[in-house]
Amino acid sequence: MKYRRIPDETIQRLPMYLRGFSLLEDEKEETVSSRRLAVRLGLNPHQIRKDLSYFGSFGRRGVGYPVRATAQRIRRILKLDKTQKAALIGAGRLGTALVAYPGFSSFNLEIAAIFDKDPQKIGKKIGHLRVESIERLSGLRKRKIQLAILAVPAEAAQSVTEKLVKAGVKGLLNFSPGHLKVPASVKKIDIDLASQLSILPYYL
Amino acid sequence: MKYRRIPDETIQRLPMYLRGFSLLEDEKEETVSSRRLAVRLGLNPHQIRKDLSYFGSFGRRGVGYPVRATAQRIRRILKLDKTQKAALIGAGRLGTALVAYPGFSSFNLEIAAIFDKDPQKIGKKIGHLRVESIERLSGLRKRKIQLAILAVPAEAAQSVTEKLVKAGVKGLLNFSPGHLKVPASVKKIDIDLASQLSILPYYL
DNA sequence: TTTTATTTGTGCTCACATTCACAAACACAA
DNA sequence: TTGTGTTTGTGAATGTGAGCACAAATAAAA
Ligand SMILES: NC(=O)c1ccc[n+]([C@@H]2O[C@H](COP(=O)([O-])OP(=O)(O)OC[C@H]3O[C@@H](n4cnc5c(N)ncnc54)[C@H](O)[C@@H]3O)[C@@H](O)[C@H]2O)c1
Ligand SMILES: NC(=O)c1ccc[n+]([C@@H]2O[C@H](COP(=O)([O-])OP(=O)(O)OC[C@H]3O[C@@H](n4cnc5c(N)ncnc54)[C@H](O)[C@@H]3O)[C@@H](O)[C@H]2O)c1
Repeated sequence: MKYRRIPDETIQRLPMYLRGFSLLEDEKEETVSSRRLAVRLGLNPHQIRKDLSYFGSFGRRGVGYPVRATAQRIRRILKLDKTQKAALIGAGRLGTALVAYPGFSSFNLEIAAIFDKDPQKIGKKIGHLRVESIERLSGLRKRKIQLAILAVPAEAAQSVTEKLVKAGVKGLLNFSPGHLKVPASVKKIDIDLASQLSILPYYL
Repeated sequence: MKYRRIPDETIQRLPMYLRGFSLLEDEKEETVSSRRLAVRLGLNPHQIRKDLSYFGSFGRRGVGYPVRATAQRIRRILKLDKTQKAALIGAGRLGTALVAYPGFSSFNLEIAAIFDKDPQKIGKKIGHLRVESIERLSGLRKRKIQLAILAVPAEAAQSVTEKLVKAGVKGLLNFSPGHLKVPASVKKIDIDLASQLSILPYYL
């Protein structure tokens, strides 16, 4: 395997593959071919093989991919082999829905802190976490939390982001609409739900 | 302007452009250049001009794009010039957060019905809507609702989808993880929040 | 051992989105 | 009217991801 730049698109598909492999792990499958996996995931086998090959040789020709080992290797690549802690900023409607979501744990992701600026909400329990004051964001570095989920109103998003960056956050999942400036050293993913829904009518 | 196939990527950016133009509309701006808009949205002017040019000539050289007219034209393209109704399936944590979200209306999108199968939830009010039984999905066609937001557990997603398709739904925003089979005539957009968050640690 | 059937890994091709470059169109000042 | 400075619209160049084809590797049967 020569060195090749790994496309972002490949990285984005890895969680899908991981979910597939994890499911097969639960089903006690030993191996799976790219073809069978592709059918399950609704994409094509070439893509899966190509994507995985960026990271080396995973499978055995004539056999397929060893389920357990490959799942573990993808976790390793995505740094999901150890639990990753994330902070949630904004204990609003969307935020509380996310905290209650059990689906993150299968990726070894954990929402480990909740922050808000509303005095009414600070101190209240959501799930097994207590909402903390936004003033305490600076403690994130010490608590080794480098990921944050941003679920505050758009007006507050930029200023909160700057506090997060100061607090050492390196990855940001942003739900607020509008453009958010972050330093190049910080990876940001935007999820604009209203925009997504707006696309659908076009295809009617 | 010759006919050219319009890339999906262009369509996906239109809501962003629309949000930009709408904001400028509120600010009573008459015109805006691709450069100024690009700065606001955090992307490059070439892209904006190219994207808009797929749909004809929007602006005036030496001047820029007329804010009001262009906003209206993008709404027209996205079929957002009339209010588009969507049904929400699954009155759970995520679903209720979405119903309460006021941001859809600026795109002329309206959640106009909520369905669930839980008898405990059916009949309850969420916002100004009453949760209906999933059995009543077939009424969607008569009510001219062609869009649906799927916020049910993954196990239920495929069967609910099939009911939606039968009920005449043509666009689907799916929040459940895993692969969903839909006919080619139906446009589906998947939002897998856990996968999105899983990507971040890779870049740490 | 040989043959046949699988299946991976990857160089190559192709398609297509992005970016560039520039002519055409416009405003405005001199 | 002429010149200067903008800005759009678009053909062309560029870059890159997806799809393809096939050799290499493996298993299992003959
Ligand atoms: N609810 C949805 O379904 C939905 C859909 C699409 C987008 N969004 C976006 O997600 C974000 C959150 O939406 P929501 O519906 O949960 O809003 P919300 O108003 O219910 O919650 C926002 C929370 O952020 C807190 N907050 C405000 N300013 C803050 C600050 N400076 N620091 C810390 N906390 C602060 C508020 O106290 C509140 O608890 C918004 O940007 C919204 O546009 C939400
Ligand atoms: N909550 C989150 O933050 C979050 C995050 C990522 C993904 N998701 C996904 O979104 C979906 C919904 O999540 P949630 O947290 O709101 O779940 P939830 O359990 O809170 O709500 C699901 C709702 O769907 C209803 N339902 C179940 N089967 C149904 C059926 N056959 N027909 C109609 N309604 C049915 C249930 O009664 C319930 O009200 C799930 O697929 C989940 O994986 C949610």
